[in-house]
Formats: sequence, structure tokens, C-alpha cells
Amino acid sequence: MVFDFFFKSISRHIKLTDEEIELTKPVLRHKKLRKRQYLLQAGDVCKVETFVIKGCLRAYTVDDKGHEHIAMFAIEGWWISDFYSLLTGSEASQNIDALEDSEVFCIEKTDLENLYLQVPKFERLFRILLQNAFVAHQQRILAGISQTAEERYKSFIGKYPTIEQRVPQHQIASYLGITPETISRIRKLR
Amino acid sequence: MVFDFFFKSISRHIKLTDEEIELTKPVLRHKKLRKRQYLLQAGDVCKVETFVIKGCLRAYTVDDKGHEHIAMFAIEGWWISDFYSLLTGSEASQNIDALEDSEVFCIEKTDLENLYLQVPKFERLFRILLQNAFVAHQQRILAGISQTAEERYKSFIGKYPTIEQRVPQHQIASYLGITPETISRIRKLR
DNA sequence: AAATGATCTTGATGTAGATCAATAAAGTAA
DNA sequence: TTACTTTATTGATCTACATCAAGATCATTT
Repeated sequence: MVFDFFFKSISRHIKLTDEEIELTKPVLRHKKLRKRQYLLQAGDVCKVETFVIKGCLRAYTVDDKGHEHIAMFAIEGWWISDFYSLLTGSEASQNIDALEDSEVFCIEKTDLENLYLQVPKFERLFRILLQNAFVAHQQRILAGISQTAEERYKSFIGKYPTIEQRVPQHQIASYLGITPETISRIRKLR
Repeated sequence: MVFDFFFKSISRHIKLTDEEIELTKPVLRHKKLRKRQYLLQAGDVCKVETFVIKGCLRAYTVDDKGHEHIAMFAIEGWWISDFYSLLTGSEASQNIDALEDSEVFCIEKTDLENLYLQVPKFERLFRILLQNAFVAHQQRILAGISQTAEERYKSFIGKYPTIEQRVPQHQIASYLGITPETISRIRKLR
């Protein structure tokens, strides 16, 4: 059953009763995405928070020179959205698309807000997830301002070996703020 | 009264009843810091989340070459801690100190966790603050991987004019991941 | 008031990593 | 099977920014 992975995932942080599980199911919209398919395009408004059941997605901006800059990857068990757009209702600056054939659950913003009230444990869940994101973000920022390209690349591999194996190197380059050529050269020297 | 600024600040996000305010007051430990005084030193465990009433603090790491890298500033109304250390109880990698004579409220981790249960609105408050931090962090990350030193500096000035006026330029350089010399040169060309 | 330290500026030089370009290899589609 | 696209590699060159060093200005302490 598609729900199983979702509830097993969140059980790491909150324990739901059977009734709470039943309250939650209706707000989860199951969706399949083919490789390269957009979940969100810059300029549209991001209406949903998305949980990845299977596959791999990315959120990224495109600058005026046409270069992509990856804000985040999301694999099984992770959440993804253009959070600013979702929060404020403004146009998304980020695109989100699938790097592999994927399956996700989408939750409408309003449904999520109702869920916070009906099942306050979700308020706790998202606080915890946001706490973890805070730490990860801060480490990424500090890495960006204090480490060399090589250090950041090696640390990425150490932290996210799964992602490194699944996504093309130039995507990782774009996440780290370096060029694919530089990654290639780092790899050559062992 | 020192409490006033605190409750006025958080009222932007949550409305507390008088009873809830009285429940909250006892966990706020008022503290004065002199310029350069440490609130936390790397290696110690961060036990408190801190609200800035007055003044300006910074959280930063020091690398093996002795260079400082500023994770965040905090002025009036902002919160600061080594969040990873606070969360996990591990040794702090960050130092926190005062850039000006300052006044703060410290909340013990355990007190905060009790507060989440006694006054669930605090769960909501911190979820909201963490949401805002998420957005700010992501913007800072994308700036770091997609913009030049000049673009990041100008955008910093636009976003945090107060901090730019209060804090020495080399601190801002250290926050942006550039050298003080480069900032000086950027400023010279208008 | 003198002394010490912090901050900012300016110039000379060095370098990590970007850019550009060409090729090869691997995937995917017709 | 061929054709087309995506991905990775390698070399040559360029540049944004760091590093090093010296001097000037400003603030803080005694």
C-alpha cells in the first residue's frame, strides 16, 4: 500500500493513532511523475508541500545566463516545495522536476493548515523537520563560505552517497556551486 | 519593563493569554552581556535558546587557519543559539559573542520543551520562526552559489541596512564569505 | 595625552576555479 | 542500426577574488 511508506517515515518523529491516520489519508494526493516532468515551474504559485515516496526530485533556480542552481534534492522520505512561494502565495522563483521516474504525495497548503489544527502532532512534525533543515542549511552555508570546492565535494559524497550514485555529476556541481569540469578534475586526482 | 519587548515581539506570531504570559515569564532568564563577551564557546554544550532584547550578537566558527566564519547575526527581536549543539547535546562548533553591549533572555532547552507542552502556541511560534529561517537560509545558499561577491554584498546592504550600519565591515565580509579587502574595493567603485 | 588595538584602504602579486572548446562515451529514441 | 541527446573528460586560457604588506584613521584603555 502506498500509504505505508509515508506513515512509517513520519513515525520516526510522531506517533499517530489510527483515527489520526484516517484523518490524514484524505489530504495526501498521490501522484506519479516521469523523469524530467515538472512538479512546479518558476512563475507559477507553489500550492503544495510534497513528500517523495519513490524517485528523486530537485528544486532549482535559473539565472539570467541560463545556468541552473540547485537549492535541494529530495529522495525517498524527503519533502520538497518552493517554500517561500508556498508560504507567501507569491510566484515561485524555483522549478521543481523529477530526475527519475518518481512517486509523491502532495498536500495542499490549506489542507496542511487544517491538519495542524485537527492533528497538532503535525505541527510538531514540521517543527522537527524544520529544525533539522535549519541545521543542514547552516552547515551548507558555512561550508560554502569556508571550504574549497574539493572539500565541499568530498563532504557531499560522504553525507549523501545515495544521491551521488543516482544523479549526474553536473547536477551535484550545480548544487555545490562549482562547474562539472572542476568536479571531473577533483575526481581524477583520486 | 524588560518583558514588554519580548511579548510584543512574539505577539506578531502568537497571541498569548495573561495566564500563558505568566507561565512563560519564569523561564526567561534575563542576562546582560558586554561587548566581546561570550555567550557560548565552541567545545561547550549549548544549553539555551537566546532572544535578543538589545544589542547585537554573532554566531561563528573558527577554522584551522584561525579565520572566523559568521553563521548568523542577531539584533533586537532575533533568536540565536548553536542549534545543532542545542538539539543534540553535542559540543558546540560555534562561538556566540556580543558585538555590542547587549541584553538577552535565555531559555533553557528543557524549559522550552515543557513550554511546548504547557503552552502549545510556542510550538507554533517556533515552527513559524523556523519556516522564516528556512526561506532566509535557502536564499543565502542560492546567493552563495549563483552570485558574485559584489552582488551578495549589495543584496546584504539592501536586506539588512541596520546591521550594515552597526557592524564592522570585516564582520560582514566574514558573513558573506569574502575578504574585507574585497568589500573595500567594491565600496570604492561607488 | 599617550599608547594600544581595531578598522579600513590601497597596491602588488598569486591562485582556485571559471570559461571555452573539442572529443569521447554512454543513454535513449526512432 | 542509426541518429540524437546527455554526460563526462581533458587541455588551454582567463579572471574574480584571495593573499600579503604597508600605511592611515579611528576607538578604547590607562
